[in-house]
Amino acid sequence: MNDRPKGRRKTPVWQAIAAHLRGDIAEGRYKAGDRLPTESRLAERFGVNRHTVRHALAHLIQEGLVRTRRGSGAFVAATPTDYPIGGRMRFHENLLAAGRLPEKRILQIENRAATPGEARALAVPEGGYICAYHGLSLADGQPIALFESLFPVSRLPGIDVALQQTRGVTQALDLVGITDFVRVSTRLTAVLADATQALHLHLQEGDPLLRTTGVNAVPDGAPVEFGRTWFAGDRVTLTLDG
Amino acid sequence: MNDRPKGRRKTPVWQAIAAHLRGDIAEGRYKAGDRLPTESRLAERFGVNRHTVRHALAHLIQEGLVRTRRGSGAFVAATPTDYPIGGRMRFHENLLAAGRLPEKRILQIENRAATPGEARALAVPEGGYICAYHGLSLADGQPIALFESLFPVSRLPGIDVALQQTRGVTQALDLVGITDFVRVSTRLTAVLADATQALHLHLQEGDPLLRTTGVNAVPDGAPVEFGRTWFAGDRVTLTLDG
DNA sequence: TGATATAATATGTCTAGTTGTATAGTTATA
DNA sequence: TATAACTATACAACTAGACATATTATATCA
Repeated sequence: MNDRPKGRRKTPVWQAIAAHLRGDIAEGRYKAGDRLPTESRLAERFGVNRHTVRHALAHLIQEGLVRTRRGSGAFVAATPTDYPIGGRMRFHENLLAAGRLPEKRILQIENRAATPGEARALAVPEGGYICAYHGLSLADGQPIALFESLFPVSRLPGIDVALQQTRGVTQALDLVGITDFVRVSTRLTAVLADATQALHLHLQEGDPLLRTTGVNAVPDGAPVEFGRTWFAGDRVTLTLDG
Repeated sequence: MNDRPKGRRKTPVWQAIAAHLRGDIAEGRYKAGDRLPTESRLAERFGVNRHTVRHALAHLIQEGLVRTRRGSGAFVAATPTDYPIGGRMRFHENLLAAGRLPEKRILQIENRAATPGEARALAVPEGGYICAYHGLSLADGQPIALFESLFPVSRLPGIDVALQQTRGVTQALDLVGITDFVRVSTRLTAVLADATQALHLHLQEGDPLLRTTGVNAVPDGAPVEFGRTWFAGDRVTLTLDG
């Protein structure tokens, strides 16, 4: 790991800069989520070319200490923490029990036509309308998962409004009269993050995601939710309860 | 070689967004005439700046898939056709039923000797002459598919002239006395567009194509057409009835 | 009720700033 | 003198914000 060259006289400038920034972060000058000065300013401050600063930043990125966003800046990365989630998948309760602060960010709620596949999964007529709920789950401010939940509006009138008002799927379903439901199917696969997923989850495009596809239904059998979730693979461990 | 430690490609974000929306439209999430979410909402949904969404939309507009009205919104201009597979594929009727303007552009019609494989598929003697009909199918001016249809001239005298005069295979066959036919085999694969295919279909080389290979025959069993079609994967959805 | 002014939205355009990438040139050093 | 480290420049991709302009919904008044 110590890739210091044999000649111990001089350390490259970029390594010195990286060490300096590392120290700034370590002693709290820049805290998690803070934006670092722009590359140009850092170049001025250290009296070097912008490329040299970039070389240093690239190292910090590889270490996972810093994350950059094109056009926006460089940010101190939050410390990745593995997080266990139960088989019942009650996001809020699990996180609260683990002493972390759950948060849900709504990206989109819209009523639209169902695709043939979605119609089949939700047992609605082809072309029938569904409510699509797209969002981002976070823990302590760090993105954990992207999700898309589909609901049959015909059987769940007012679900779109309920989703706006509540904190989670369970509560929203309760608001429209679904007090209990069971998971009737779950599928797991690994996929690669595309560009937009990577943006939301603060990952690189091509990083692995854990995708779950599942259907929840009321006890007598009618599906009430068709959900897909993409977990950031290296931040989440899914544990199935036995 | 080791410039990328992990397999991570780089696609511009706007291209990923354009592809996503294209897929949404192709799958029927947004149908012809539907209004897309506003640029601001899409920006939230994909986690990018509004300008990046606009860049993606501009591309879809250039493709003719989306049209915008200032102050009003962005609308789906043309829905990729749901194309029923199996039974009888009647290009013109399908498109007309979907409220679109079908068009067929003849690239080449020639009589030539059949290759061994073609001879077998059409049940003609090896080296027998066939009529090769090569063309491009469009809907509302947008290229949908490349096709190559082969006919046994021995059993269908005048088919070459009939193809020149009519609008489609069905009508041409009718002109030479084939009033009804059924599809006896269909095969589906995914291939990548080569340079010339991409040129005709207004795609990029390497974009995915859906290739169907099929044989039509008169009800008693003699083949009358051996056809191959390359659909632009983004613009067509093949639907299996059943 | 109906016409109209007003406010809220939506797209179109512009300017400016930041990171990402590519190419070429300079300098120190082994 | 060959190579790695660094400089210099230019452009592409994306973010951020402000403002103009067209459309649509809402409120108001006769």
